[in-house]
Amino acid sequence: MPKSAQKPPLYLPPGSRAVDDGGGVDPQAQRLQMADIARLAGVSVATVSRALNGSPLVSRETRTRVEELARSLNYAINVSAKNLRLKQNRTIAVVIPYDRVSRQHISDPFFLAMVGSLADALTERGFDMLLSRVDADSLDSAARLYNSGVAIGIILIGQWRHHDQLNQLAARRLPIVVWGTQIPQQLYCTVGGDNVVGGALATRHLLELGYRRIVFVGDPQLPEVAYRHRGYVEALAAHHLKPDAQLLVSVPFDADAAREGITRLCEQGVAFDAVFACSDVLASASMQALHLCGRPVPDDVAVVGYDDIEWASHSNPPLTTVRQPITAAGVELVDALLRTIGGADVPPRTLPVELVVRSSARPKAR
Amino acid sequence: MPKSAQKPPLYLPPGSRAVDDGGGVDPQAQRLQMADIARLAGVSVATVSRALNGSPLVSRETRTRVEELARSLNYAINVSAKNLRLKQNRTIAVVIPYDRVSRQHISDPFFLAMVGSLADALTERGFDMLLSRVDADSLDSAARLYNSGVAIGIILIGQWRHHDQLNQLAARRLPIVVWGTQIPQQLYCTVGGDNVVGGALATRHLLELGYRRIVFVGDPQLPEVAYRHRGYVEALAAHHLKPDAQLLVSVPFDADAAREGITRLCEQGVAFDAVFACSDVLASASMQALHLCGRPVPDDVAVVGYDDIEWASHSNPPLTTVRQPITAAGVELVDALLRTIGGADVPPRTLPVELVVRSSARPKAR
DNA sequence: CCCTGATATGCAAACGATTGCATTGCCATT
DNA sequence: AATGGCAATGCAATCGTTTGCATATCAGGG
Repeated sequence: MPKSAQKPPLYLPPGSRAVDDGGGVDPQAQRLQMADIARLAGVSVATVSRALNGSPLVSRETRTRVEELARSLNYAINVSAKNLRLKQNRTIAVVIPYDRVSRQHISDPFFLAMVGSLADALTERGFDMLLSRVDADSLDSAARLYNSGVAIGIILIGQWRHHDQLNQLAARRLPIVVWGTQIPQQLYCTVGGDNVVGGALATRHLLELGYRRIVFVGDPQLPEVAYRHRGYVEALAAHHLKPDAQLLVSVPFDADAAREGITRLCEQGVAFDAVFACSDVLASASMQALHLCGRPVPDDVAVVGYDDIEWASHSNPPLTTVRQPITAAGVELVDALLRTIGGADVPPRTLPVELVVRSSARPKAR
Repeated sequence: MPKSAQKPPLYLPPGSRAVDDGGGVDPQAQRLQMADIARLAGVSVATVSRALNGSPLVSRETRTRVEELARSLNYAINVSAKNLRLKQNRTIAVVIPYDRVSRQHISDPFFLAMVGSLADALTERGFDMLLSRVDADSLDSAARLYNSGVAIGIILIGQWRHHDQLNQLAARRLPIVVWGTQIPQQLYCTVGGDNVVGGALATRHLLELGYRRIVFVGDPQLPEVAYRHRGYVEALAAHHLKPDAQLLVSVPFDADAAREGITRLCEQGVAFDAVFACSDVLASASMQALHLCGRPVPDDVAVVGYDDIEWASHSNPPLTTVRQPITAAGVELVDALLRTIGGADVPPRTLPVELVVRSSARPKAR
């Protein structure tokens, strides 16, 4: 039985003990500790501690002796003790909210790519990464990770409709950085792609190829999508076009929903010649639906996606899409968080995006 | 500058301090601790501890008073102290080796999906998940995570050619479970899909559709691929066919390599009518290459992949593939690890795979 | 009224590291 | 010879919990 009947755990859940759990096992009677090294080296633990931490207070020979010993015995320091003593720690929590409404969850390739990128950036800097999935409706359970000292800060991927909750967390001085878009009056730091430019790039590209009736696939309720839509509108305006409400397929980040949306559009006989989807997953689903509706991509309909996940280049046809700077994002998020932890007031950061032209959108046939 | 010049850190790397690091900050002067609750509740810390841990030694009223207080003050226990005292901990490390040779790394969609599945399985059981990327050539740096008490066990995704290293780790009594295949004389526990059956399923499917010259894409040096290849050979044998060395495209898990391999095959004029690729990424790359060579899928060449990553169903044409039980895998891996930690000698486990028929392989045209 | 047993609570010792403040040699200076 | 300074080391307190053992309180039985 799932442990949802419990009241929300403030302190560590003592139970949720599955089968034969094992979470509390004392695995090998005793692991090597500093005292052992000290005894063998014939010095005090204080000296061992200093030696291993590179304090200038120990003589060269003592240091090397201790280091040799530690290495040969495969000694590893007890991190709990160290952290307790130093009130310090090198763990960063990466939190991915599971949003029941918008449906995009941890298995979304873009998010997972982001996780990979963050893992790299954190490893690079010598931090550990705690990956955690939380219910988007109770985001402050993420705060537990910080309050209990497990992590020194939180990187949250997926802003969704949770701006207010995030603001509350930030107001409580939780060190947090969010992948998402900048929203007026936000108290937390965001790092995100330039969604307006992204939306405009995609749309302009389609316009320049000669398309005029461009479907927008995505849910403008979500801040990021809203900005992409703004870019879409602006690009249209630059070509003296107005957005047509019929061409808005408002669906969450969910492939099935997109398929249905596109299919319905076809069935209703709405006239369109191109699709701009707010994620590559949506684009992919759209292409499939179009295919089934007898409107081949790119010969009949042009499609542009968003994200440039790895799949985009492997798809058939290879997907023209707006590349989100995933690698840079990982680095920037980590940087921003470390600065936040350091007490700085870090301004939101918008990263450049670029259009990757492949072959899902060709010049429009006459 | 990267911190690679350092000698391998046995104890926690004291430095690698990037810009303004922040790893050692004492963020809010004092966080709430048990003593505070105790003072406010007018009891001793011992009583608070017992109350919060559900000991029967505290009276009902004291317990509720303490719980109320803790909740309203948003108290969260200090995990380092708890872990130190209890020599316990609820963190599991998930390690993804980065293999320079076979090239499949953390951004491989299959691995990331696995990470997602593990995150779910661990969260479900109340464990924390530490995600770590390590250089496959020095796997025992993974042991640090255990030896230092950061994690109570390790789940490793990606067996590769590292059987010996893994055996060594296991010999040192490191609690570890590996996603991969069972190898004779292994000391560690593996959980994996049934690769022989998977390879056979794919191949038999193609044979039954009428294809006879089936290309095998993958590197049989890798244990998992080796078994898939065995299944391939067995299925051929059942149809009284022998594997043709010309039809073996031996490439690591790398899309570019697969593209080149397939392209070369076409250029050399080797006759073939179907492709069995050892991952969906390889299948996707193969389809692309075939497309460029003027051999459309599925009309001219049939393709079957492996893994059934989300992309497979969105591809064009949707990919027929062998589904790895990713969700079950997460659960099984966690289960196996917890039992291993509990001291049990857990036997390797092979999970069933199934063929998912989509449309990248149709009955062969006469 | 004293003793027993049960029930709740508190005291204080761990857990394994770090570090301020001695302490110990030893050499150079007065 | 006494003193001061420096380098290297050790002592012991500390971090925030948990828990064995003592203690306090109270009811009931003799």
